[in-house]
Amino acid sequence: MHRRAWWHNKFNCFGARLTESREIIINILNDTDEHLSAEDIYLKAHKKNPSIGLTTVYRTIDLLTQMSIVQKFDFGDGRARYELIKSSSGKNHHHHLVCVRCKRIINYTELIKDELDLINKTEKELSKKYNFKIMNHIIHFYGLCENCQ
Amino acid sequence: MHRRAWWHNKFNCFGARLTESREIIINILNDTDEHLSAEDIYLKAHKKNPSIGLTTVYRTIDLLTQMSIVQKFDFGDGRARYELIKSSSGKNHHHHLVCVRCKRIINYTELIKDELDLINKTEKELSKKYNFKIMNHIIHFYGLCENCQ
DNA sequence: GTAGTAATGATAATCGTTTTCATTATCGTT
DNA sequence: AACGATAATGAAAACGATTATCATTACTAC
Repeated sequence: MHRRAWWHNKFNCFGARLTESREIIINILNDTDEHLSAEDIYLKAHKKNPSIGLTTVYRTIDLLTQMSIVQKFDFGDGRARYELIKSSSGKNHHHHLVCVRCKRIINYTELIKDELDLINKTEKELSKKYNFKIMNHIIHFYGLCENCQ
Repeated sequence: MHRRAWWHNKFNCFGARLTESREIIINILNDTDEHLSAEDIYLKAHKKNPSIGLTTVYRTIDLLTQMSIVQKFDFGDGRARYELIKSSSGKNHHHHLVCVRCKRIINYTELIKDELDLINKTEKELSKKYNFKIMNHIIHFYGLCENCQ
C-alpha cells in the first residue's frame, strides 16, 4: 500500500503544482536532521537532478514557508536555514539553544510535553483574540554554550 | 537619587566601554516599542549626534547582542530587527505572531505567567544538562493573519 | 605625558537573496 | 491531439543589507 505524503494536500489547497523539483527539495529536507542553508539544499538537489538551479531552490523554499511546510530560521551566521515542520507532538519535534558568541546550535527535545500544554492553550487563546491562524511555533533560548562561558 | 541603568554592570563584566554612541543607541531602543532595523536606529542616532555613523550602529548592536542586552530578530523582510531584552516577568515582556504571507508582526502579552513557569523549568533543566548559560528566550507563532487567511 | 588599546567613520567590498526575462512544462478546454 | 492560458524554471544581472579595511581619534593605565 502506498500512501501519499502529507504535503500533497497542502499543495492542492494552496493551488500550487507539486513538480519534480519541489518534491526533490522536500525529500532532501525530510531526510536530514541538519539545518540546511539554501546552498546546502541546492547542492544536494543539483546532485539528484542537475537541471535544478539555485533560483528554483530559493523560490521553492519561499513557497514552502508560506505553505507552512518549511520553517525558516536565522541563527545569525549570515544565511537562512530551513527545516521541515514536524508535528508538535511528533518524534522529531525539537527546539534550539543558540550560543550568542560562537553561533553554535543545540537541538533539545526535553520537556516537550509540558511545552505542548502551554502551546495548545496559547494557540487557542491567540487564535480567537487576534483571529490569527497558527500553523507553527518556534522556541529559542539564547545564551552562552559550554565553550564560550 | 540617581540610579545607574541596569546595563552599566553588563558593560563592566564584559570589559567594554559605555561610550556616548553606545548609550544613545541603547536609549533609542529603550524608548520604543517598535522593532527597529539597523537603519532605523542609525537615523534616530544620527539625529541626536550627527557624528554617529552606520558602521558604529552595526558594531554596537552586534556587541549588545553578544552581551544579551539586545535581541536580534529576523521577521523575513530582508533586514534584521532589534529589541532591548526585557525581563521575562517584566511589564513589557511579549512574544510575536508572524504572518507568513504579509510578514505582519503582532506582539502579544497573554499567558505570560503560564509561559514563565515553563521557561523557568526548561531553563533549569537545560542549563544543567547542556551546561548552557541561558540569557534570553523567544517564542514565535507563525501562521496567517486576519487579512491573509 | 606617553604608550597601548579600544572605538569610530568613510568607503569599499562581500555575498546571500531577488529580480528580470526568455523559455519550457503543465493544465483545462475544445 | 492541438490550442491558449498560466505556472514553473534557469541563467544572468541587479540588489542591498551587512562586513571588512584602514586611517584617525578617544580613552585608560602606568
